[in-house]
Amino acid sequence: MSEEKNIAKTYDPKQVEDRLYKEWMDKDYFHAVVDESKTPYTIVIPPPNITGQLHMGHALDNTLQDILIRWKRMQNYSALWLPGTDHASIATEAKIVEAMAKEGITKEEIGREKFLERAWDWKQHYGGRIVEQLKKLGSSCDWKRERFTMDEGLSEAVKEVFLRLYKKGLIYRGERIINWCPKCNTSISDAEVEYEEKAGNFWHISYPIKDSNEYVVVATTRPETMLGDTAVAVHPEDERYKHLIGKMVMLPLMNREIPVIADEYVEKDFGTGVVKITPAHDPNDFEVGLRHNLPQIRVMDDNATMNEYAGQYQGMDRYEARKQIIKDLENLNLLVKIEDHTHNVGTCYRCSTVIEPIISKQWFVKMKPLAEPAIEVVKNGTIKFVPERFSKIYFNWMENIQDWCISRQLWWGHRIPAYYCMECGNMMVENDMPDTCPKCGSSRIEQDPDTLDTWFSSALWPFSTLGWPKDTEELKYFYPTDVLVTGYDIIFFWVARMIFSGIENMGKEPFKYVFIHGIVRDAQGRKMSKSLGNGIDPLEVIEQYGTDALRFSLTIGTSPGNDLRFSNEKVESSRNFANKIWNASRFVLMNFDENLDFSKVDKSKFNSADKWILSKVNSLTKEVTENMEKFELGIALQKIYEFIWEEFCDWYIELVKPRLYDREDSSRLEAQYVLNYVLGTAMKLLHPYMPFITEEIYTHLINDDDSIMISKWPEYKEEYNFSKEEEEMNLIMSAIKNIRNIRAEMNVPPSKKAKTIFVVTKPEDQEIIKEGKMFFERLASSSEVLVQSDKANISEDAVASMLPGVEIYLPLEDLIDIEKELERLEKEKMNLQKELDRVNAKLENQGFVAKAPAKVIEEEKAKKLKYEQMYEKVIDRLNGLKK
RNA sequence: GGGCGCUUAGCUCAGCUGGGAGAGCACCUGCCUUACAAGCAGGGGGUCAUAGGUUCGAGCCCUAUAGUGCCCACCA
Repeated sequence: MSEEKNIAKTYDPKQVEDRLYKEWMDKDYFHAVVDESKTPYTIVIPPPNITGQLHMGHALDNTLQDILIRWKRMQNYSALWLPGTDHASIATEAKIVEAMAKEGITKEEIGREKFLERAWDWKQHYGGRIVEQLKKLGSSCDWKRERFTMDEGLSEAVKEVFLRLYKKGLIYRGERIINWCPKCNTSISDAEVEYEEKAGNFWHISYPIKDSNEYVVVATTRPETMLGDTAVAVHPEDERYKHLIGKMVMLPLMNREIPVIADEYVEKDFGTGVVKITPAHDPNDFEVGLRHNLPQIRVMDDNATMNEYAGQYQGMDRYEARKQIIKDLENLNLLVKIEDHTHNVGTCYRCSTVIEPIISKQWFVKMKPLAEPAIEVVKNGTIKFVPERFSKIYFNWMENIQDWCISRQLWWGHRIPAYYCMECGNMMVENDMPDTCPKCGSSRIEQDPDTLDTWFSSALWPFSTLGWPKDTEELKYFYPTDVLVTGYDIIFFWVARMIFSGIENMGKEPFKYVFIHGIVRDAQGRKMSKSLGNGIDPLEVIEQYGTDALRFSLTIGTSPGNDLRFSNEKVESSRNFANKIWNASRFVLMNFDENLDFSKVDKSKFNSADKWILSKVNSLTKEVTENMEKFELGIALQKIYEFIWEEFCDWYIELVKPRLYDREDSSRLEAQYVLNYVLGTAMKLLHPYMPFITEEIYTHLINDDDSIMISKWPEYKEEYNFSKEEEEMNLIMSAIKNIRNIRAEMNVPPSKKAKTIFVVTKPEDQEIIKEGKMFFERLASSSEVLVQSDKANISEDAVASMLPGVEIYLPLEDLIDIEKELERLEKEKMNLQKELDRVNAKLENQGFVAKAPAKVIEEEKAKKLKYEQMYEKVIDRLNGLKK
């Protein structure tokens, strides 16, 4: 905006954004330091996956964080937004395996070391992509502190936590039923299983009782698991089967003898009341098996093909085996019936493959002791969810939590710091690999091949990124962080785990607020997804409309925790707003003279319009700040929008024009001062939402700041509280609106000026109107305004507008249409009558008068008076015209 | 089976602690008024899902119902 005289009529984000971002970076504005003279304010970014590409979810999440951090930075906090990325073990490993498959190689062929080399290469190559994209969004992250979940420091933190928890007995290794993803070839945690309702079958299968003609019928949805059955269970009180308890049945197809046991777990009324027990392939059966000392027979390999314990079905895929087993049972006449049955099937959240519950030796975190204090900090308000209702979801999960399976059969990730002696089998959990086994002295020691769940390291993010386990200055100063901003879909994976990890390792909660947002949907309300192909690329939106427009669209009219729809129309109107600001600023700057000297401003020269807008921007400041403190960003932005467009542009700029155009005007300098002040203040309030355009404008306004980014957040000023002038302006503005309204309804073209407008009002109000004379002349298309106390010289056929205490007459001469005017007045009369009826009904209501607060009653009384006066005038006017 | 949302103008959504229903887009009318036609001025349009209840007063609080969406849960 250097040559004010020929600035483009439309705002071009491309001329601005990259340049300003680079400037901010060069000037180090994003960098937050330990500064005891300031209060810290910290946000840690939800680290995007290195495999990720910026999508609308990121755009929303990071826009909200940037709004908060920019705001706090302007409020003089030492505001740290700590960025970084996540190694995303499953997702990344899958990508690399996929890439290798194209070259025709597998990870087993090249081995762990070579594979990890490739993975790091991949990270070097693509890991920075999402970071660059975040920069396009205007994110004011402290890039000097960028971290990665697998960098040295964080890996140290991971190891430290593992050792601590292990020593406390909170991490253990054991054989349990875990969720196995046959495609990703790894175990996954309960949280990583997504249940999908699928149409399936209920197969009723006959199991013959040994040495008897009797048989029991079991019902199953997964017949292939029967190969691993080690018992059949009935309810102990079930009269139908009581006599069979203790007997043996012949497991069909396998011809293995298995016992009939009694267990309360069985529900008499469901299915046939007889349950096959497969301890190695079902979590409930596993528990039953433990109670009854049953063997565990695992009949599937890790890739979900039947193994050597599956007899003749060995080598078949699990579904192939299922088909064959059904066929074989049918041939043996053991298949009693097939029912349709829809049930929830667990699938892998990464690849959607149906997971297989399988018994496996894995590492677990014991959750109960960790969950308790984590529940407490939310219960007692140390951590607050915004909106509050999400704490219920959190409680529900935490209170019913199961142990967390943290080992993964992957290579990309933090390797579990457990070592095994190959001689004596001794297990050692240590920082580094021991040279010799303390038990047998052997040096044949190998590290556990598994890695940790990605979420294990992200759980430590709020403190590991600040240097923990080292006792750094940053950690002391910036921890606990202030707000965590994230979507509700990630509460279990991440938020909950950060909370207990923070308490356990730091002795303190990791953040004070969890600010939850919804997900961004497409224009039809569908979730944006790759498979649907309905995703809108934020970078394309930025390219087409600019970053500020994108950020505005994602924030305006939204409320915490609720989903929002994204549409082109919305970005367009956002873009239009940016343009509006641009042009308003262009106007302001065009009307600044060289060497403006605001030290010469005489504040006593402020007129009612000046005071009105100063007062308005003053209360805007207060309200916006209050809204932001409550995380009501959508409301705050809405208010800023309305202020800029309606109050500043539509009214103040129009009101101020005559003073600017007349270079001799005695309060021209004051007008320029107010324009500069109000626009500057509005830009500051808007800056967190639309960082680029506000900076571009602010730096061209007159102020002592090098950047709006580091300017001071506006504060409420008592000296700019002008309630009297606000009322006066309201009167003038409604008078102008009325005149415009009349002219429009009378179809008077704007070019046709009214010669004279007569304003009839009480002597004590005449000053106000006189001051507003030029407003009428300009904004109500008239060439002269006469203010008087009576109707002298006003022609009978003038059109009138009645306001409380003010009558306005427009002599429209030959343009007047008496019929039309009568019609209009009748309509007005009716409206007033309606209002009067309502007010009267209220005031006549004894209950209202007796119980409503005095203030409300006073307001109603004032309204009544106002309407009565207006009504009378309208009646007078009607009578006059009808003569 | 539990839990949580949502239902407000044709469309997409705001509406903070209960005190005269709002915005954007769309629509209608008139305007290239020297910041802006991505604009200006004016206008139409809503028994706030339904039924009860609390209250002087309910879009907002309570109860039920319907529709809709999401989350959680081991019924084989």
